[in-house]
Amino acid sequence: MNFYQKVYQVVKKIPSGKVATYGQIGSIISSPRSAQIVGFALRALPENSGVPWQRVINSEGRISIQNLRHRQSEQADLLKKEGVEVEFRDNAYCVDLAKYLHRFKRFG
DNA sequence: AAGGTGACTAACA
DNA sequence: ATGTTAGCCACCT
Repeated sequence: MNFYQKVYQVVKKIPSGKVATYGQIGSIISSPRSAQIVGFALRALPENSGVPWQRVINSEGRISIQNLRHRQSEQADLLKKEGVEVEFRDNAYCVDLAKYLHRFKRFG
């Protein structure tokens, strides 16, 4: 199982209605400095992978997707559909991490 | 096989 | 507070 596969495994564990950060995912798979690699893994995801990539946001609680295939507004809509409050502020979509960050068993 | 590329982050200025 | 920089490291040439 390569790094990307590990990332997908962890992302799949994020329950609907919750979010996680790139750095958090990296920490879970014992690679706390590879947050950016986590982003690569999600970018490499095919269209209908079954991996809830929309639940992964950056450490500031903002949506940082920069993929031509999807837009930030699309990720925001998906999260709203799952019950996550997303607020558009300062030209970016924001989520309250204190409220919606998922706590993994091995993290926090 | 060596170097470039970033859906990141924390540290600076 | 806001913008920039330098580490970061699995993948892809």
